[in-house]
Amino acid sequence: MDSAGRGRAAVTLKDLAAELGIHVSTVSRVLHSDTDVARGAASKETARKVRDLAKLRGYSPDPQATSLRTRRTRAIGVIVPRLSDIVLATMYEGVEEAAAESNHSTFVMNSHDDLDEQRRKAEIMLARRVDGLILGDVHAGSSLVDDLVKRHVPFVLMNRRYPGFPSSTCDDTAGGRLVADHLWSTGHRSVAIIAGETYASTGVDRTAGFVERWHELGGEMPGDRILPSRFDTEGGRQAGEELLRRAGETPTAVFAVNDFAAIGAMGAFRAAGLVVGQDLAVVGFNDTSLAAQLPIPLTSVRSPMLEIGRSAVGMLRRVMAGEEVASIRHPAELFVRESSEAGAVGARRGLRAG
Amino acid sequence: MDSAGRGRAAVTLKDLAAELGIHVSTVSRVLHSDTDVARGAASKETARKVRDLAKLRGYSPDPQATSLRTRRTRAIGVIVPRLSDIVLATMYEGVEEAAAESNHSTFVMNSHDDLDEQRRKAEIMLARRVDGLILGDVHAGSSLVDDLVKRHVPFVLMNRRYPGFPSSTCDDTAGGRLVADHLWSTGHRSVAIIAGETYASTGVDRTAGFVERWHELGGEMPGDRILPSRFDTEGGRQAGEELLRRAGETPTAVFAVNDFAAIGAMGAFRAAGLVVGQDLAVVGFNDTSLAAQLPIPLTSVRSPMLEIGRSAVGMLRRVMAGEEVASIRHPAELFVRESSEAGAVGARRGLRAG
DNA sequence: CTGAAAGCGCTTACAG
DNA sequence: CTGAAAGCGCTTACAG
Repeated sequence: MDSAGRGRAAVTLKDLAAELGIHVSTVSRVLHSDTDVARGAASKETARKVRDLAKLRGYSPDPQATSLRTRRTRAIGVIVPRLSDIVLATMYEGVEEAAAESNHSTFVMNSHDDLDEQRRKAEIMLARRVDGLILGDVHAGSSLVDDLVKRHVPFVLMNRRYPGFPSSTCDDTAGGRLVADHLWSTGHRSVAIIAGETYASTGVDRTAGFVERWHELGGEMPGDRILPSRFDTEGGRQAGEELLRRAGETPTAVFAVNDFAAIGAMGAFRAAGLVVGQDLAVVGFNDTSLAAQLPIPLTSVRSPMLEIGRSAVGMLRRVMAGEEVASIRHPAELFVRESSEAGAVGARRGLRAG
Repeated sequence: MDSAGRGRAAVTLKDLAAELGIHVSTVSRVLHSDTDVARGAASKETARKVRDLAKLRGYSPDPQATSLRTRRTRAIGVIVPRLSDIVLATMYEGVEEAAAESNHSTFVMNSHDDLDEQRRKAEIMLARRVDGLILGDVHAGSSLVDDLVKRHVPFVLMNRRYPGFPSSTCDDTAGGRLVADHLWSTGHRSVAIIAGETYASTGVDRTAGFVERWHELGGEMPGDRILPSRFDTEGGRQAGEELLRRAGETPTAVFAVNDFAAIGAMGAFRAAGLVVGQDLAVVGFNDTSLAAQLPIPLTSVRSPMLEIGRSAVGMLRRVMAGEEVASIRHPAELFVRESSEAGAVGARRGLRAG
């Protein structure tokens, strides 16, 4: 802990100037010259004295005063559906890290995936005069992004994409294709998808990627095998139950577009007496820390969540600098585990036995 | 979206004053008088005109300028071990809600439970001139809290307590006692505890509460049955494996001081061929959203995480106002589920059969 | 009831 | 190389 003496009043430029008997503008200039020599700002000796004293007194510039002058706050606003979703929390960790590295602070707020709340939280951020916004919760067809553009607010999208705006996401389409390849090659032909919320590009793209590849492989994917769902465990359980309730052949494999939904579905299947990994394959998405540690380890597609958050910051900095930036889709990787290891043969046998 | 015109420059008091042909101080006074009549600030009519125009132009005061004058930022700093821990993320949701209600903004940072990082993050928050700090990651014996007191920084503790400083926590001791009662009354006599990190009061108190009550009931609790652990699934799995590896009688029940550790332990037990809920009872803590939805639903002690976060803000506001505040321990509640339903008789039978 | 001034802490041309 | 001034947007006694 520095001797920053923050008790009542922090050290100011004026304090330093008075103690050295020089003008505050000189102190300011020195502290802003990056070169050691302080070229143009002050004599070498003055510069040294200023820096030494600043350090000794634990000087740290008042960010409010600086902002008022420079009209920039070095603060970034981040809006996510909910931080209690580990996926978004991890992306935010990446945001925090990268923002700190470029000396930016971050405000985060939860929008609970509600359109009104998204707007409300964005307004709060803008009232705080953040320099830019990272939106992790964009909905398909939302008009918020257009309004932000009209108001010249610098922003980027994270986690979910929206055509026409820069975003940092996982390559969800490719991830969906990986799952299709895996299930097809292990012999499955009858599959279902727990597809997530229809307003989220993550679920939509993962589903589309799967279906696209499945068709290329010659598979069939009837529309009623694609179930929209909430993204949490409860949503996965409901979709899993719905799947079992339906007439007709039970699928031998289920692809849930995120790990939490997959876990909920596993619960539903188990409650119905099915053994996941034997009677039925289940695959999730994101490869959260839980997946590998579950009682029945879950096959999942890893999305580089930290990296997605980090890149979002990098992109936002360029947008704030007035540059055009292209969207990034981070590569996805499949991790096969026990929940889908038996393959369709085992699954069929299991179903007959059950 | 208001007509807040944020494009390049936001509307200022000066703009409003100019348009109305009055002085900015009058505008400021009106906008600060809470009563409709603006008693003392301006005539009724002037007040009305000011307010109407402010609304029309979407005026929102510049927080940096306000802070510079008032020397308060209305910003709160929150430090947590990691937001990807759903427990802390949920507490933070409570913090965000309560802070927004009192018109405060919040910065959050992850310290990864590292002492240096805690200090570093606290310094960043203070350099940002937050009005107060909420620490969700205090370590037993940490000197950081003392340093903050010396520097007159208003702060409160959340999640973990530290004797002598105000904290908003779950009544972890009582929670531990609930688990002891439950396991004892279902016939268990041989139990083990996966106790979490020794620097965290949560794990320590939950363990102490359990042991205290266990002794009251006449139970025995050898020291080697208490295993420190990390708080995540991986830590729970390691502790679970360690437990099985040991010589001597395997316990019929295991209390893990948080849900994630419990899930990891369940994985280890299952890998060893044990069926949780039949061969062995497992109990967790926090009752995160996952617990009830797991393939084998997990018995857990519910801690009111949102409320813990909300109270932390209320306490901090009072500390910032110079009041003395007492710590709050929020009541805990036990939810019994399949993971511990069979009781010791079932557990013993299961063990013999296996 | 309203105006005018001072000042929060900083930055940045502009002189000299 | 260094000083002096202006001003970012606001609040708050102080006059009148």
